[in-house]
Amino acid sequence: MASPLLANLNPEQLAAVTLPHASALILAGAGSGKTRVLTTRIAWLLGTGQASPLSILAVTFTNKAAKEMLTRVSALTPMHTRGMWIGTFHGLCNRMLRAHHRAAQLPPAFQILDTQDQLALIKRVYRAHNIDDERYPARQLQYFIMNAKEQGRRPNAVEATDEFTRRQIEHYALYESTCQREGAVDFAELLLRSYELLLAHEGLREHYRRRFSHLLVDEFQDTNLLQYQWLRTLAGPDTAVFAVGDDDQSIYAFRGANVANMQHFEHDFARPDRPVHLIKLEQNYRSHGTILDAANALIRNNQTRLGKNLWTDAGKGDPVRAFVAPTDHAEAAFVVDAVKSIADDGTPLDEIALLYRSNAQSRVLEHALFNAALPYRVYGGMRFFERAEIKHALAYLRLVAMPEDDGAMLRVINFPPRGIGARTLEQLGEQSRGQGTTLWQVACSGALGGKAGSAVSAFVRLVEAMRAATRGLPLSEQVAHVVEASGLLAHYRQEKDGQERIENLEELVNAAASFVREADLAVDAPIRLSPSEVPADAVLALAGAPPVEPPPEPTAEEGATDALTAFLAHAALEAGDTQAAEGRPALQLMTVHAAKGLEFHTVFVTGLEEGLFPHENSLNELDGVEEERRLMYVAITRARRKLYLTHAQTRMLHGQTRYNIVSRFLDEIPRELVQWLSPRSQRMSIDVDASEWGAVQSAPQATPPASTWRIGQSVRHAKFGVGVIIDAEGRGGDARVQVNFRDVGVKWLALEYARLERV
DNA sequence: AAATGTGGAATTTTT
DNA sequence: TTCCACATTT
Repeated sequence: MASPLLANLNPEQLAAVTLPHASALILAGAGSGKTRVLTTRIAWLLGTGQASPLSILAVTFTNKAAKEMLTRVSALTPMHTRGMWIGTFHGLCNRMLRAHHRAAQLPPAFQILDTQDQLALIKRVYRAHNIDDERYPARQLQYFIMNAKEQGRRPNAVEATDEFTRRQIEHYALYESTCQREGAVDFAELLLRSYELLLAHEGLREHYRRRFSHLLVDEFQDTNLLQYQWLRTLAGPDTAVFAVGDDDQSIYAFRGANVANMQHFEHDFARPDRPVHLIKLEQNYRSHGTILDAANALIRNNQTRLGKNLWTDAGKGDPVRAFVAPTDHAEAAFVVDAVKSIADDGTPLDEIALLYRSNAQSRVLEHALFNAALPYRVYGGMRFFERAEIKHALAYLRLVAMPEDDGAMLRVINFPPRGIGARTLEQLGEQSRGQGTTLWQVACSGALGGKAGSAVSAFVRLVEAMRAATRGLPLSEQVAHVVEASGLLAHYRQEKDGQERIENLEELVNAAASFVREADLAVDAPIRLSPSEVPADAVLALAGAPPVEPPPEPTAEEGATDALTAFLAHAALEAGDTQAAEGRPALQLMTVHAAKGLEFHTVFVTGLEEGLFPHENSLNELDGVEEERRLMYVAITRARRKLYLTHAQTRMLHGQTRYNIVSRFLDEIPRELVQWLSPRSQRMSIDVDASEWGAVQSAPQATPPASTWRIGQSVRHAKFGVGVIIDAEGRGGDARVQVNFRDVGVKWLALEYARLERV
């Protein structure tokens, strides 16, 4: 069968795309065309009539990946992609919870808390219950709660091994009841609530199991335990789960990703007579051979792998270039020079990436680029929907949609300032605690007298006026109205640095307009369940949960609030770009993590130093170095044509000069693949003014410079291994140097006896 | 309510 | 060193 859809697929890709109806694990190496396989599989299922758009659920981790998938599927099939469930785990769970909010015991306009909002809510809980932030840091509780939820555990299911944990569990429970009262749902809760919904409601579960005959999962190695269980629950006996992932690119263990899911998949998703298919995609279409050889050689040092070797028929290409600089500034200068000449040869700047392990490293690079007048773009930092002025505007919108939202109330009740101070807030808080109601209800009751009371009443009237004025308006006009009527615009107009914030608020109005234009606002048709299908005793693990009712048809009233509610969810789920993309092409600066999934003509991996990459903190973590090595693997495999690896012998970190030896990862790349660009002498010692760096001599003045030891020199000791000289004292026969060894730490050594060898 | 000071921490991060 | 959160001052 000559199908253009399947043309140009290699045998493994073709096999994956056309697998029969059973679950499959596709081990897809970097650059092996995994997105193509995933999207072609969907198009093939649709095209052959094995699936309808309604029966497909495809899940990714990022909105970007989801959008890309939707775009590519749409291009591959004439069928309508509307109604298809393609999205992030959080996005799909949100969709499910909105459709069944009553069964999930949530208000129709439930609010999604982002990380900031969650921390603020925890601090609010702390204040309300006089919990000591010193002893139980809010951040730590936030981490604890996330962790528990990602294990699928409610407070009553977390084991209290010690007093501290017992208290944290208490705080977790308080947090949860506050969320429930205010109709707030954090990121992990979206997953957990959706999971519990499926577990508790057999009717719903069966409905979705019958509906989705195909589940497709991208970046499967990044799934956490809860996501895995969610998938398992959604997958019925006849569901085919198509999971694509690469264990060598698992770099998110620190945030709960569980590579073991890949190992368990084969067992957990097998069905009687239908074992799980395993396919490896190892042909790489991205990089030249030498780059792949380097990546393969590096990753071979990891013990725990499923095993995979990338290859290409693209030819060897350039060697990997390596450079050792005496300082971080010299490293940056080298990068700038190299970038200039590569750009002069015709490579567009946005095809060149500067990667680093930690964000702090961008400073020095940026400085050098700025002085060289090279345009660049740094990824990371504040995202659009995280900005304070945007959060303020959203808080007003949240109050319009759902006034029970205490978080939103506290955020803007006195912003812009309207004379409601700490004292008044204290009173409001006390009353709401006493009555077990929300701040809004207290504010409405008029229980506060005097000047404070009238200011509060004025605020209530303001919000109610907003609600009345925006009713029935198109979303962007609602936003525009709120931004103006709240006094935010007026406030920022008076502020001297307010111009940018005003522009952002105007951008928010645009964002609302394009959201309405682009977003698929189609409400999922309500699922009709006869009451008998919903077990009356199905109760989520929530205290005081009301009895469950079948999901009702959305009423006209609910439909009217939909656009705003959907936009608020969108704002929480998709934080937006770090900054608006500039017109002209610019160098791309980002962490290695941020580079995952991207590719560039030329890649610089900077800061290849022990302690930085691999990061020192990872050395104490279980499998920490292996994860760092996978990170390096990701960095290398981003490059199509040119790969530069650089190292600085000294680097300013936390205001102190640090002396580092070259990263083990550089050593793990076979020598014959590497072309050294730094002069030999520079690799031998620090090529700077001796007086500044405190040179010491182990022998009389007459000896040649070869016997001069300098701070920063990398050395090898017969017993202690490799290290770097970080201090020195004495002269001649008394000379001693302090060496920071990679494996055994810092030691003072007498030069006369130590028999140090230059590296 | 804004302005200024102080102490502590400083991988990686999407939703 | 630099950034942030939080506390104190004005």
